[in-house]
This record gives sequence, structure tokens and C-alpha cells, in this order.
Amino acid sequence: MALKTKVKEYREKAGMKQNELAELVNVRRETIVHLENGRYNPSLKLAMDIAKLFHVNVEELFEFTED
Amino acid sequence: MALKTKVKEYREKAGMKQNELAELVNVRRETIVHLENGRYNPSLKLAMDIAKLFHVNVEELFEFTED
DNA sequence: ACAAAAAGTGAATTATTTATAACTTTATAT
DNA sequence: ATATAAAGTTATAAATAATTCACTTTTTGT
Repeated sequence: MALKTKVKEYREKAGMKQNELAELVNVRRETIVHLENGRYNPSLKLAMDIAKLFHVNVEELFEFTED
Repeated sequence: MALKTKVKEYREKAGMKQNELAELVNVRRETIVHLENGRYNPSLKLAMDIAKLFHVNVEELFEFTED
């Protein structure tokens, strides 16, 4: 149950710092770090807020893989 | 930050009991009850598992509204 | 009407996400 | 090269999703 994500790609494409993204979706910068690199399962709200920001759907941004 | 969802609609459309849905996505029946009626913010994994099951995207199934 | 199945409730516990803080490491610019 | 910003790490605390249990209520079928 590892999480693959394109958050970093989309963030950089938007010329955005982790800090800025964090503020826009009302979480801590560390939460963005963990999301981009780490392997954990965010809340639906956080996932949808980020997807909305980048004008993509959740499935484009996040994918759960086996193991 | 209330959560509107169509889980119940899609579940019934699929002729599925709460119990069956719960087993298919590996949560308790009570979690499905709370999801369908209650207003709380599930994990992304749970939301995506359910969306996948019904062949819709997450945004079709869940929507966050103000207050 | 009655029984059985399905759905709903509430409270207490457990598991996990997110926050906070105090750092270190890497990238960027002057 | 060196200062500054950005990104990453680790540990602990706080918030909350999810479990569990013991029910009650509603729905469905015979």
C-alpha cells in the first residue's frame, strides 16, 4: 500500500514552493514534504484540495500500488 | 467542511449491502455507515478504493462543502 | 404479523494523519 | 565562497479516522 504521487511535479510545474503549496491548502510544510516523498495516506480533503488547485482529478495526482 | 457523498446511491445502484461494500474495501460496516450518513473525512485510500469499485472518479463520489 | 436481515447509534479504544519544533542537507544567488 | 532560501529528517504531541462492541430501529420477505 505505497502511495505514488505527482504532487511534486505539478507543484514545480506551477513554480510553487512547498511552503506556498502548504499555505494554500492549509497544512504544514512538513506535511507536503511527507506527502511528496513519503508513503502515507492523506485525508481525502487534503488530496482533493491539492487536486483542485492543480486542476486535475485525484486519480491523476495519486495512485496506490501494491506491497 | 461538510462532506457530501454519493456512496449510498452507487452502492444501492449496484445492489450491494453496506456489509458487502465494507468487505470489498476492507473496512468495517460501521465505517460505511458513518461515511454514507456522517460527515467526516475518510482517508484517500478508502475514498479511492470505493471510487474504483464503482468505476467513477473520486470527485464524482465526494464533494466538500462549506461550514 | 412476525422473523430475519440490514441499517443506524453511541461510546470507548486503537491506529494513523497532521502539527509542532528543532534541527541537517541541498540548492540558489550574489 | 558564503549567505540565504528551500527541502528533508526525526521525534513527540495532538487531532481524528477507523475499530469494536453492544445495542436499537428500520426494512424486507414469508
